Amino acid sequence: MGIADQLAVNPLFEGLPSEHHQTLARIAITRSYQKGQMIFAEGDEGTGFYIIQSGRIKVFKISPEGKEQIFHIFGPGESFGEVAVFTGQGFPAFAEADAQSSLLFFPRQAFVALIRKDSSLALNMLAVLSRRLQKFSALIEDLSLKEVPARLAAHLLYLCEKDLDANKISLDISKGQLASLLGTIPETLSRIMSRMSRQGLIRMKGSHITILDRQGLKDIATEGKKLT
Amino acid sequence: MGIADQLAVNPLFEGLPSEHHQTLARIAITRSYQKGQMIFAEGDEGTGFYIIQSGRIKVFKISPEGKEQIFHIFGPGESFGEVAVFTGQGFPAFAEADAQSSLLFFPRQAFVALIRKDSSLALNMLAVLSRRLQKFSALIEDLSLKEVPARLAAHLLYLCEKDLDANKISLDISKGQLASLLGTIPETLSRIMSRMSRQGLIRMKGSHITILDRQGLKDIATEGKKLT
DNA sequence: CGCTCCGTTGAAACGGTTCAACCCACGTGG
DNA sequence: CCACGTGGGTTGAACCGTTTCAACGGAGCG
Repeated sequence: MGIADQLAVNPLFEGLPSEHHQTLARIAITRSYQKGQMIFAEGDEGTGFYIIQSGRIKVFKISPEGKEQIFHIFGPGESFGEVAVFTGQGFPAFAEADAQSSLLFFPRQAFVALIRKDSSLALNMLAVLSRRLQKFSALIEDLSLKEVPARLAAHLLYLCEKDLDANKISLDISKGQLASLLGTIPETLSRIMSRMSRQGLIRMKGSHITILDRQGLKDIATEGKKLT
Repeated sequence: MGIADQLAVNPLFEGLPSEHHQTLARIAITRSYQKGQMIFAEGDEGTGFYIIQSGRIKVFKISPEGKEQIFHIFGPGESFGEVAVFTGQGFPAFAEADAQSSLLFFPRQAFVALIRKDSSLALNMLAVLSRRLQKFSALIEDLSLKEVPARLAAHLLYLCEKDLDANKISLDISKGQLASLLGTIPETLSRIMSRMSRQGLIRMKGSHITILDRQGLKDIATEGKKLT
């Protein structure tokens, strides 16, 4: 499948005339990264943004003491780094390949020129950024208003919806990473998960989790019930 | 000053040809709100967005137990509610007048039509949303990575920069609201502020705060130093 | 005056982190 | 083939920052 065809099914570019996909494919640059390799650092100049062809990218911040908060883990078809393109300031966070990854890089200048010409592209971009903003709102809400069990419950339900559901989840990230994504540490996560198992809400076998009591998890996610 | 003139100096619309300002002024609807009056609720359909002419608007979420987290307090010239316009989903949070306020309302349909015609407007909008996204990143970072003293120190320094600086700040919101903005409660805020005074970092008289030791605050904001 | 609202202060309770020990699966090299 | 080291995950105990609950003080106002 050519690059233009990939772009045609991306939320950012869907609905655009196909000659645009050609143009976009022309300005895109393919880049490969090893697991653990950094893509950009906080403060780096935002010279463009990325779309993921394959692999997985971790976007995160680091506190002075070295603690890391994962903002998001992006997979194939998703884009990141757009913000810096439009603010003209540096990247607001770090990005690192979480697995061997292949990315498409869109240089800022060329992309802005394109957007200037086609307002549908601009509207798509606005939609993507708006949705990201909503995600961030939810994350802020969770971090400040909810405690860890609620965040974990919500996340498990989310995973099982977006995945092929059926109450079976296979964690594709390490539990340490999941902890950071939830804004906590591995020890706490481990304790809470074992409490959830003990109460018959979930079953845990390695990185495979089965949801046994969906309603129970929902109650905890909304903090209507407490996890004893 | 006419509405079109106000729009011309707004970040969203600056740099646009002045006939656009006329058009925008025509589709805008003026609305007034009393202090405490709700502008929209979380989940309400996003039929348009707002720009503040005068007054102050509080955007926040509420947890099931009634705790509120303020996301942002907007003042004259700022806009809010744009996200729902582009996602097509409901508003992600509540908005309420924090003082007698006059707003300009831009209906969704008309505005999108305008954006479709003029890509500079789209680019301005992208810049505004991107900057908001950066703000959110910072808030997430603060909430998850830093403790309350650091958040407070950072906020004080921020206020004193954006205001007429000179180390003097007059809190234009109540301390209870400031607490919610920082993701904490009035009691905790009070204790931390009195500790800061005791250490000679700030002086406090009612809602007037003087920064005495800027460097000291910076050290605490970056968590390089602790507040004893 | 007495009411309410906001801010402050204290003591106790709680959720989460830290530190340390430990287990286990896995890969490596002797 | 087994000893060894390594890294992820788990568990326990002490610790710490924040919240909770309760009481109190002062400012503003009918």
